[in-house]
Amino acid sequence: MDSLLANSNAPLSEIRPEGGLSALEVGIIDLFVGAVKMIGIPKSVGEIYGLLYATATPVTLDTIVRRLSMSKGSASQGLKVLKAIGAVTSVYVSGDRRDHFVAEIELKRLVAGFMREEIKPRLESGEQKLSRLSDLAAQAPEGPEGELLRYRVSKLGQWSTRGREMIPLMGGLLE
Amino acid sequence: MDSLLANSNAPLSEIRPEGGLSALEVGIIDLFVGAVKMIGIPKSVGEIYGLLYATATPVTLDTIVRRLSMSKGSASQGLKVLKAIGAVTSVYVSGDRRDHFVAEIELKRLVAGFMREEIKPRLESGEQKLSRLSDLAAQAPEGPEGELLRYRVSKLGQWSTRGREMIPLMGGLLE
DNA sequence: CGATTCGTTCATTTTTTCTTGAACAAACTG
DNA sequence: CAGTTTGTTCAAGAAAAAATGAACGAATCG
Repeated sequence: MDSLLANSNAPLSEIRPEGGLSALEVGIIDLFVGAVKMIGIPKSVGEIYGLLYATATPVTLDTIVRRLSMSKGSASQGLKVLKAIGAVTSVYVSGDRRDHFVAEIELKRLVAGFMREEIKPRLESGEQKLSRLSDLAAQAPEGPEGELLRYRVSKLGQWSTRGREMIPLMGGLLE
Repeated sequence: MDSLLANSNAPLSEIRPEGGLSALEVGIIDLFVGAVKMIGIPKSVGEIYGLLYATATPVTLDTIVRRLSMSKGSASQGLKVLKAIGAVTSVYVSGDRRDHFVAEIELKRLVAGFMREEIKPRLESGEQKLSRLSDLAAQAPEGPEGELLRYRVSKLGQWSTRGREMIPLMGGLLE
């Protein structure tokens, strides 16, 4: 992130004539980088979203590459993730065959997309594992240890249910 | 994890000299490993919690090391994290000066501890960054671009507020 | 006391994850 | 069409995160 800092009073050597970012842009991008790291998404994805969030006009892939000094591969990959979540949309710009991207800025949609793409699949895999555990627990031997295991596995089922119930409620709170 | 699989049909109450884990234990541990990875916590931490969750009696550090085939350093470090979150408690066992640990199994407390230790600090750091951004945005030049930036930075403030409001509500839902 | 056990710390190694860049295919262009 | 632009993929390299284990201090024991 430091490498992208562009400051109008900085020594000449630190000024980036091409694709330099203002302090405000850097700050916004930095905020999103922190946010995506928190939810286990690569920082390049946060950088891309941050740039789009801070830009008034639709942005092309090569602009992302240039302004963020990032490889074309990372930019393409990052956009793929963001598109899947629904955090960016591509818009048509007449007279230019390149894709142009804009940031989705409705929090509710961002959260919904993240839930659908990143959380739901893992939750489902966990539930599958859990159902296999229930079978194993049922076969566990008699006695206090077996009872404890059966009880705790059933408890896990409750947790899973609670978690599942919470997701739609969160959506409601973000209206 | 495969390497830990052992004698799946042995009675669970029987003491396992080699520290092998039953299929059920392995399954429970695997489930927690998946869960902690999802929230960005090292898998060794999930293994430890899973072992404690599946064990009826208080467990010592060296038992963790032996049964999970994990280094003493990792076990100590993992327990530190779990204690901070409040996911494990140490209990006194008479006639043994070693620490003994048990798993906290109330979901609400686990979530509260995780929020307090892992989420809250990052949220606060984000809010600090955001307040600095507000200043920068205020100084941004006149014109449509400046207006957009001001609007979007203020929007971020709304997101932050929403997020903050949701945390206590989640606690309520987990009663 | 010295010896021993227990648990922590932290420099190093290992593993995992992310980024890069070159090769490629698809879609345009003249 | 041949050449160009645009964007994707994926093997390999770079970076980040986690695990290890040796060194250490503190507590307990004989």
